[in-house]
Amino acid sequence: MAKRNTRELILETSLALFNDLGEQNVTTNLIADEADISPGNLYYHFRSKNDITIELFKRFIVQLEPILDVSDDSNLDAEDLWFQLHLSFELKGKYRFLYRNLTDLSQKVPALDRALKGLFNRERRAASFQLAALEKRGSLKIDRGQRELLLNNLMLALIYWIPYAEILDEQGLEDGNIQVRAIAGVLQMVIPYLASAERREFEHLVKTYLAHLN
Amino acid sequence: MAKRNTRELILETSLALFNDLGEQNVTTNLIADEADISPGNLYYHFRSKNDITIELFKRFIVQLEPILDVSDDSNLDAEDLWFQLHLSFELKGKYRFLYRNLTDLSQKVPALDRALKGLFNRERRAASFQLAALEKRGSLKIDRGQRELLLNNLMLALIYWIPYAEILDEQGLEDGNIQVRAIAGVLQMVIPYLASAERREFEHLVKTYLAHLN
DNA sequence: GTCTATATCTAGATAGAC
DNA sequence: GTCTATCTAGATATAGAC
Repeated sequence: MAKRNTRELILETSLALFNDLGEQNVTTNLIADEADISPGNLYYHFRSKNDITIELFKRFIVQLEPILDVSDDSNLDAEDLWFQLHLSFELKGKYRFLYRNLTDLSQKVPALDRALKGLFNRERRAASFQLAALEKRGSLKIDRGQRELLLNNLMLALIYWIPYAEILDEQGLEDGNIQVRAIAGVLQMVIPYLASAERREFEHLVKTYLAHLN
Repeated sequence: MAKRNTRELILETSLALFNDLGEQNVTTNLIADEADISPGNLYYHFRSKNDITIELFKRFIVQLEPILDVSDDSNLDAEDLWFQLHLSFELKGKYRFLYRNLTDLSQKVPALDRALKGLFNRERRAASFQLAALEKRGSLKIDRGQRELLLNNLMLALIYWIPYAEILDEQGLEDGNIQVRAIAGVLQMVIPYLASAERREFEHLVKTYLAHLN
């Protein structure tokens, strides 16, 4: 039994420490210590510290991709969209250490660099599909140039909302407050381009959720 | 003569290396090597590597603050606003290493943490003043809740546009292309709330600048 | 002010017994 | 699979001569 369990234990411990202290500030000795195993044991399960990071990143991707997997003819209403964004921000919160050091992460491990770019592409495409779905049913109107700029801005919010909240020492990653505000930020970018009915719907949704924050 | 010059040389060399490789991946030996001085000499001028980082950060702040220093009754037109944003993004590009590792930077040096929060506060207030100025002359209309959300989103763009462009391997920090696109992104967030005359003016400005990119 | 040489420390990683 | 002990490399920082 031990093998699988120890490996999992190392990964869980690493994730918690990386999120708390930043990947760069966590040593393999600290991980071993915190997991109550020996450093040697850690290296029996992972060939290097980078391997731990890569494995965590893989798990993040595996969980995020199905959330992003929106087909061209998706037809989500406001509530669905909210729910989907919530899932994605929740996951990003769980693996938030990844989003704090994107450049360093990319520089250090070439495999991560490619994976990250692929991920961002898919996320952008997912957002684009959602806009397209809204356009198709006449809920949204935006010209092509502005659409690209909007997508850039959406990506900024999707990627950086959580690290931004962290810097400001905002509490609420555990209870979901941060996530709610992140989603509100994302939706707020789209709201101005919505037709009046949908606009009211989205505005109402945002207001309602924000009102329930502590 | 030597004292002042060597100190400057160290700072310039450090800045270039930090921007290229990331602060964490630059050793004091590398700085000394690149600057053609000895490691010992470097430590004659700076007591620690952190001191170099702090000094660079101070210089960044000293240059950024006058740009952000917008009084309550400012009355910038679209071109002025563009110019102001350009100055700020240009400076942020010069010191872009700071924006890649905000969390780590804050964690490592408490003094930087306070300074950073202060800076963000001032930047947010500056943005708020600009919105207020537009509102005062009837160019902009937005309700209070949405205003806060918009300010959050503006902050995201102001802080993270450059690191975002870096991850995507976008070229053009030197020739100003990145800056232009960052500004376009920022203005695009405001455009939907503008009255029609100003809206056309801003849209025209954005289109014109973007059209001149390589 | 600047150099060379080196001290100190700590991180990642390995060896080999159990 | 797990441990203890240890190697090695490299980074920050200092000492002391010039």
